[in-house]
Amino acid sequence: MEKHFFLVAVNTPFNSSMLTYSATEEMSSVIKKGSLVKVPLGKNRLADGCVWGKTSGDNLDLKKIKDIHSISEELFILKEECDLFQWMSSYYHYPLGQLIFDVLPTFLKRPRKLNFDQGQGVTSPFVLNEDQKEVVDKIAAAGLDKFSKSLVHGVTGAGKTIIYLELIKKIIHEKKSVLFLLPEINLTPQFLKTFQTYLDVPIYSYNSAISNSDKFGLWKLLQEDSSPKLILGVRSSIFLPIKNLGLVIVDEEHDQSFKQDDRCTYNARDIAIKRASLLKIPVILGSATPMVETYKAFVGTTHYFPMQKRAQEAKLPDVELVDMRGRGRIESEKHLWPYSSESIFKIKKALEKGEQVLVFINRLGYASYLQCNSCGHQFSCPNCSTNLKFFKKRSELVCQTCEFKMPQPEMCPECMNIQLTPKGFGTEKAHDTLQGLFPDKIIERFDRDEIKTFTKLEDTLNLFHDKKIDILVGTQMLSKGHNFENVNLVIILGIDSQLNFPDFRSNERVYQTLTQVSGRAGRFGKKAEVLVHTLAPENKIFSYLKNHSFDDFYKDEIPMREMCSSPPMKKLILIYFNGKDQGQVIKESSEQAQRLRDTAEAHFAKVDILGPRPSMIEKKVNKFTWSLMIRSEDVNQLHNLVNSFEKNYRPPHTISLKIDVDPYYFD
DNA sequence: AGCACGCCGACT
DNA sequence: GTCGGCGTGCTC
Repeated sequence: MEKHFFLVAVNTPFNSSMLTYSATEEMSSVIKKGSLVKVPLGKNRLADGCVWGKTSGDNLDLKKIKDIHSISEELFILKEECDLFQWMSSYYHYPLGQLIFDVLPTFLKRPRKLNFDQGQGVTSPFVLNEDQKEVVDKIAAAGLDKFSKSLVHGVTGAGKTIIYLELIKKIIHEKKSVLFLLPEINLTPQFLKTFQTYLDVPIYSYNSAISNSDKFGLWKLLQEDSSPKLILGVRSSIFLPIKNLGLVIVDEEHDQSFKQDDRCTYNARDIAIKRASLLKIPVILGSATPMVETYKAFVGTTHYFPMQKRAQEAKLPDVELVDMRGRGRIESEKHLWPYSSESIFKIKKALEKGEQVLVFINRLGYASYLQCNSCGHQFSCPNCSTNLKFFKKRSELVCQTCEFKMPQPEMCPECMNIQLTPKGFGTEKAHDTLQGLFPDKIIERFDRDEIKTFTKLEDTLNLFHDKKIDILVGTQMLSKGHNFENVNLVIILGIDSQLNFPDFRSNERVYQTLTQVSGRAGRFGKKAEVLVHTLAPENKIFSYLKNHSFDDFYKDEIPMREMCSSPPMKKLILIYFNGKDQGQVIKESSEQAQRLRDTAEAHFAKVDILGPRPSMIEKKVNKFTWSLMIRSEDVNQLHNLVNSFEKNYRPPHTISLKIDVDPYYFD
């Protein structure tokens, strides 16, 4: 009987995951591109695969070709998703088959009934102000039924949500669905509340709190049901097979959570743009602090929408710097550390007025590490090249990179000295100091260490909104998108360590963090203040914040990026070499660097290769990482060089490779 | 990445 | 004698 041959993207890393399988006439008639199948791989093992197309049997060793084992009737990949995955696979240099099965929910026999929130369709009481109206009108006028990409660059509190709401309503009116991406699950409740009140369609949330059964159920439902709905989801929801999708919104587009840092290193914002262009629909990015890359791509176009004023008379907060140099030596202030007499005074005043206060530090724990007073010994992790973080309440030293922890030591193991000094500070210390100064106030922590569940997050936020908490001390978690009505004072501590971070994005990150954190204050009309503690008050970065300059940061930063050949002027790809044997990792990365340089010199003259260099944390869980940076203003040359590298290089078994396209961190 | 095969050391 | 350590090589 005649056989037909198919290319199948198999869930396996070798041979770019593309393998050839055969099928009988009968099975061939039901197989098409996008069919999900099981295929035999090696000795008695079945692997998942996705049929990618027909192929002739020529040039094949027919004895080796096996039959497709079975075809799934549950799910399949739609044409549009096939195109998207194909593009992703080549852009991110990640095997297609693995990509597909990383993204797909696991199959289930009998998914549970799906949960969703039905929109109430309350008439919106909001009246758009001039700025908001202009954005909505211009985006709508450009045509909502074709591809367009827009950036809403609006200061914190400019009312981006109302703009989103209006545009979503227009799309739903056309009987189409909307995908709303937010950077993390924590922001789901507040958007859900708004959308559920004012929209009249079902709203489906998609995030890590959703069970696998619901993910699978939603996937199936979306493939079958084209009625208008809103999907409110995190990064991975960009892959949901939403029928009749009419609009994608990416809120807080600058947020690094949109970048996946393991497996396929995609950025959901870029995938959103690609997907919108394939589907010929609009995509809207929003942020108060766009990524420099995004800003550069949009500024000066007709799809750049700056909003420099807060809505409803609210003013941006006054920013004051507290010069912390030499504070540790002032006897009368020692007990206030890491605060200052200024900040404590302001906190006291705010509390007396019945207002609440936010304290922001981007570090967990009580101290960054413990050090022996006598011999200088630092307690470090036996498995990683890191110091152990000190958690006082738990009386533990903990590694932030691996699982290692140990009880708080009594004495120095080197010299038996019993005086061990905590160095640096985190949220726990900031909380303790404040509690000591204001013993009758309710002060809570808001960080990954304290807020471990979604329920705890909602409880704490509700307590704060009900004024049952006076002060919240927290990390990034505090800065992302929340609205606090009664907060007119924000204290920022420990920002200096981020200023000194050794990569081209450090200024950008600090600018974003400061702006976002400050943006939590005074959103409801009252005069608000932000106090930034720093050892480098002369740093220019603070002036953008003080002057509320809307885009001066970008105007200064872009020439800087140009000078050091960084993105957005040049594109980057990092290649990581990871293995147990440090010498072998160094040797392998050096050899490949040389090979890449030779190839670049011969064929890709516009590409530079930098490195190898050790990772910031060179040893993690007893494995060493070194990396190469590949850089070019010519995207094609950059990718072609990496393609040729992949084609001609199999790393030894003891070394694993990772390719990071458009990296966010240089890890 | 799995998974099998295969070649060496330490055990009932 | 064999159990199991992990180095090596293959998977359509």
